[in-house]
Amino acid sequence: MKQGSASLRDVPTQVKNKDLVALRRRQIVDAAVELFFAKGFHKTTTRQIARAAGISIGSLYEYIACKEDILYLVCDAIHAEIEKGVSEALERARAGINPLAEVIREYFLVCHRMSDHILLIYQETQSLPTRWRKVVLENEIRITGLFTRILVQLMESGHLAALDDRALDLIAHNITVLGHMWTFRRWFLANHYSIDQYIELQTAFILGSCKAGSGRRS
Amino acid sequence: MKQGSASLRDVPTQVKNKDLVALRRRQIVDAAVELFFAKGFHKTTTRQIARAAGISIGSLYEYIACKEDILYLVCDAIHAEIEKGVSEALERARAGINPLAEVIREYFLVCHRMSDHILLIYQETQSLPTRWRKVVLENEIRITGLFTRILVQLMESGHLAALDDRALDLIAHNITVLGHMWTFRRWFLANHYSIDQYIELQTAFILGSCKAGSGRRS
DNA sequence: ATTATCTATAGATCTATAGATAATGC
DNA sequence: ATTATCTATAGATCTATAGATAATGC
Repeated sequence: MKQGSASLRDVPTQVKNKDLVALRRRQIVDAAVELFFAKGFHKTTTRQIARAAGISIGSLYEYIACKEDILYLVCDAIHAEIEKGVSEALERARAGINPLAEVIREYFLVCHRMSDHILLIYQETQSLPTRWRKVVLENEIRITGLFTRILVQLMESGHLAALDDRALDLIAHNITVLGHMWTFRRWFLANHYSIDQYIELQTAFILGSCKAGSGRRS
Repeated sequence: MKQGSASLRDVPTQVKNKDLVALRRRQIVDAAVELFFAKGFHKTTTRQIARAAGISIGSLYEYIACKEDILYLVCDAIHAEIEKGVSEALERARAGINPLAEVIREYFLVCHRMSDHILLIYQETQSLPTRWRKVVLENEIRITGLFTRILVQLMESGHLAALDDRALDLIAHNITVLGHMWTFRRWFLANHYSIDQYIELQTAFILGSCKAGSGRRS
């Protein structure tokens, strides 16, 4: 997945040993994620991150060039984790009797599990420099693309009504966002629905709309 | 709508003249909104806000107690504007032949028009102190409640399939969020759909799901 | 007298780096 | 010799307020 050689997508570092860079950056990301959950990016200081990661502030800056680089590393790690979760979920779901319902269930459970992470992406993507933001938004598209692909397969195998490309792609985005909705409206939804109820109702909502006689145009 | 007397919901001020407070705060909010769009809350300084509002930094602090108060004033003003827009939209839509489709169209156009504002709420609500955040989230619920009420009316008048309370309330949230989606995925959606196409496809999606045979339980 | 406004700045940060030190491998 | 790490701090903020000044109304 990741490129071995340095590229535009790579965060600069002064340290030569690649394994060490990977190790320290994991420490940095793990520390930063928790702090960002608790206080947000702007109210977390680089010193706090260094301390929580178990390295000095001087060392921290050997592994990144600026504070925003840490946010990018965090967002990228979160997206990698989400993509992994979604890929596995889709793999499992494919086998079921009602594959689309299974896809939705598995994906929504990933969202439930990674609630804080998804929320962080929504809140802090704006704080990234343009260059990093572009990469993060590409990650977002790639994850939605996983759903598009599944929907195409289901359509071809007759599990799904025939829809044109645009309608199908928008449904992929809707599924993605209705999963996210559980995270960014959780302060309300979790008081009124269990995650199972939420999944059941949203599955009915999405399946209903896919079977309905709309979105079909040549 | 707003209470005349001071309350827990009011931002503290040193200035006695209420009309003057309203006037200056409008200047402050108008200035801050534009700066927040451009740079976000944290990267905007109180001095920049004061300058853009045409008052001194000293005067600014006569009308608020801390920087977060400005963010709250901004969020509250945005919600008031959205609520006004949505209320008017619903009023117009009620008359149409397919009222739910009209409601969706009118609401999505409000989201289109207030794209930056909605995005700001999504990104910066987290930066509010707990007390203000609660008020802002209540505002969000109240706006979704407008849709719930319309849906109940449409159900009673037979324009909509019979749904239980939970299913209906969730559909109101879905409509709300699918409108917001146009703002927070705009970097992708606007490259692939016009707002009219988006409305058409999402309307089909939502109507399809409401007519489908799910969500009905006693 | 009271109210509103301003200038000037205290006080408290925080990011990023310079330069010193320790550890590793030839 | 090279690589990685640390301490100490330069330099640049930024929020919020104190205290002075101008404007208003009795």
